[in-house]
This record gives sequence, C-alpha cells and structure tokens, in this order.
Amino acid sequence: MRAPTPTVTPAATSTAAVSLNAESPTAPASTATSSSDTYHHGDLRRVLLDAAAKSIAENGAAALSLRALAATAGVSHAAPVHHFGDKAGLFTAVATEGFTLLGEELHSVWTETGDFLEIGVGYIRFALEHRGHFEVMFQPELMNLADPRLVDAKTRAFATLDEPLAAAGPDRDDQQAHLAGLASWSIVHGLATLALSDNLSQIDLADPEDLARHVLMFLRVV
Amino acid sequence: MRAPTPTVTPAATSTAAVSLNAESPTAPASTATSSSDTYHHGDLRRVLLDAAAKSIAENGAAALSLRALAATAGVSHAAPVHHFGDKAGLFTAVATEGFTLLGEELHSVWTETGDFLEIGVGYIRFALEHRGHFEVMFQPELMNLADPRLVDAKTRAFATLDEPLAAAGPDRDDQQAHLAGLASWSIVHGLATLALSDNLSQIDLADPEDLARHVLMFLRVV
DNA sequence: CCTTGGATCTTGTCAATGGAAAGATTCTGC
DNA sequence: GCAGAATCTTTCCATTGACAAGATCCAAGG
Repeated sequence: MRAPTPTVTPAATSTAAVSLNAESPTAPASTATSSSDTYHHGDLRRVLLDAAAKSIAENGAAALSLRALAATAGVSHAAPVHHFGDKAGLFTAVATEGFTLLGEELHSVWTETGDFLEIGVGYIRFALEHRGHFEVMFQPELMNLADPRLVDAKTRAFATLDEPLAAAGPDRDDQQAHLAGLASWSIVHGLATLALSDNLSQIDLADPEDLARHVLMFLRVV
Repeated sequence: MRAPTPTVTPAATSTAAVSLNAESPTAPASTATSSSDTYHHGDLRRVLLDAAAKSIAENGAAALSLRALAATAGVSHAAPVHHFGDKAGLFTAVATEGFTLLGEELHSVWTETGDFLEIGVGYIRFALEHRGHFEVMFQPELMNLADPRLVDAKTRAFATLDEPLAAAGPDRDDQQAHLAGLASWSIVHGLATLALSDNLSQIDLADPEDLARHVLMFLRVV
C-alpha cells in the first residue's frame, strides 16, 4: 500500500538540521547561550521544561508528547531521556519547579502585604498564570511522588504558610489552626481548579483576583 | 532477547474466550442480561463504563487503555468504538454519568436532611466514593465539552442546588447568592480535590465526612 | 598538544496504543 | 422469513514511550 515511502520517520527532519551546520564558518549565534547549537546546546533541560509547561497549559497533561517536545527544541526524540529519565520524570520536574515558584510567590506576597487574604489571592493568580505547572502539581499519578527534590520543594512551599496562618489566628490551638489552614487551602484550591476546568465561564472573569477576594470574604478565617 | 514469544498479542486471550463457548449445551447464564455472551452481550456499554471508572479510580485517567478495557470485558479492541466513538467519547460518557449520579446524590441529601452543609458533605463523599467519575468530570481536555448529553446532565445537576442555596441565604441578592454558591462550591471542591491528590495524608482521615463538616464550619454561608 | 573519561545527544529498534476501514454476525421490525 | 440496522471482529497504520548502542563534545590532566 504505502511501499513508495521507505520508512521516512520524523527523524529525517532532525537529521537535516544536523547536517546543515557542519563546520559553518559564519557562526550564527542566534541565541547568546548556545555553544554549538546541536550538541550541548547548554540549556536543553530548561528549554524542555518551558516547552512542557507551555504545552500542558494549552493542551493538558494527557496530550503531552515527549517526541513533539523534543522536536520543538530541535533535538532528537531520545534527548529528553538523559535529563528526565522518562515521562514521569519530566512531570516530576515540572511539579517541583511549580512548588518552588508557588512558594516564592506566596512568600513575596506575605512580605509585601502581610495580609493572609492576599496570600489566597496569590495562590489563585499563580494557578492562572502558571497553569501548566499547577495542573501537574496536583495529579500525583503522573509523577514520582517519592522524588526527594519534589518532596523538598513541596515541604518548603508549605512551610512558607506557617507564619501567615499563625498571624491570622493567634488565639487558635493546633487543631483549630490546622483546620483553618485546610479550609483556606480548600477554598482557594477549589476556586483555582474550577476556574481552570472551565466551570466559571458564566462568571465575569474580567478581574480574577477581584473575584477571588469576594469569594474569600465568605471564609471565617480572614 | 525476547524472541521465544512469537507475537502473542492480548487478542489471543479474547480469541480463546470466544472459542470455548461454541454451542455449550448447559447455558451458563452467569449474568441474567447476557443473550449470547460474545456478540451482543447486551450491556457492553455498561460493562465498559464500569471498568473505565474502576480503572481511572485506581490508576488515573492518563493511564486508561481502551484495549486493556476491551480485554477485561472480553471483546475485541475495536468494540468500544461503536459505543463511544473514541477515547474522548468514553471520557465524556463517564463524566455524564458522574454528573447525573452527583445530582441524584445531592438531591436525595437535600430531601432527607434539608441541611445545606450536608450537601457539601455529600459532595465530598461522592468524590471519594466515585473517584473515577469525579476525576474525569473536571478535566475538560479529556472530553467533548459540547456533547448535549453532558451539558444536560451538568445543567440538571447544578439546578439541584438552586433551592438549597436560596434556603441557606434568603436575604441575599442575586450577586451575593451567586458568590456564596461559588464560595461553597470552591471549598468542597477544593477539599475533595486535595483529598484525591494525596495532600491530606497527614490528616486523620478516619472519617472524611466528619473532617468535611469541621472544615465547612469555616464558611460564613452555612 | 594530546589523551582520557564523562556528559550529552543521535540513531535504530520494539511493543503498546488509538484509530480507521472493511467485513462478519446477530437482532429487529415488517 | 427477510431486509436493514446494530453490534462486534479482523486487519492495518501512524504515533508514542522506552531501551540499547554508538557518536560527539567538553573538561582536565599529563
């Protein structure tokens, strides 16, 4: 049926890309950080992470293709293996970066405003702005939950909330403080998740952060 | 390395299953609704839906394999196509059933208790008991959002909440009622999602419904 | 300058999967 | 009974993730 085309896999594309720069005298230097453009282009791991987050944000985690990712980065289909091991490793790296970014975001909100409610607003803003990371962070089946770097990033991100939570309710005992934190986390996480799953389309989302503030006013904690 | 096994695909299993019941005199009648057991075994759609929900609950939606599903049901790998079209169609059917079940559950809770807080508890109970359905219901990328049956089931499920929400806050205007409903939905949805994503492992989950009641006490709505 | 080891990337290959096409079998209504 | 519809099977193909083996580049020491 399809005999005329003798196994011309997509690899042909990358092969062509490789062959065209054999000792080209005029160094292109398209990006300032690329040393040789094919081998060891320096930040492949970062490029792949960014492309993964973007792809997940646009098409969901289930539709992510390692091979398509490698193609957009201009490397062979097996190149990602060296940096992430397998697909779960890539998701784990995305989630780890996500928890680190989230922790930094919430920490800076707290130091700048000192307002517990604004931390909740920041949580929702993070989910909307880093949709790719956020989606992976809360799908444990996709990643390796035991990865030490993931556990560490997660732990540090949540440790950021100890001080704000204590400040919001100084008179609560451990049990009540824990429940108050869980209630706060639940409402912001729920609102973020609903927004990302197309369940707030009927609502005016002109300013998501303002909507978040109004919703959070129904929480007794703040 | 693996030469000794000459391409024994899973199809061999279903073939064997077919050949063993060629005109067996003693009608097995394992399930009362199966007419011929191979062709037209009556409730393949139902069997596939149940198997899908179970598989998703155990391994996540991303790991669902249509072929494995068909194998467990004892049919060929293309049989599901006729009932669901493609993988997105199957997810759509699971989500549709989920919204219908959720609507029925919440409605019966309201008629039995008349307590708005208990509806929230019922939401979380549903998520934990029908984990497979719940996971799919809020991953729009997996399904066909425009499917009329899905839209209908979704609409009717949420319409169930109109009366309870109005009863919980009779003095609120439309704007405030809408926000109160969103806040309630957010906190129960968030708690359910966090529970399903292994983020409540540190908390005593001996009685999830009791935990839900304690968390919901932080909501000004109830 | 040269070499040696490690890091990084490529090529080739395989099994599993989703999907499509075409045909076989069974059921239903007339 | 019979024609058409519904249901299921068989066969085939492109894509994907994973693995193995090899090629290329870099860094450091002689």
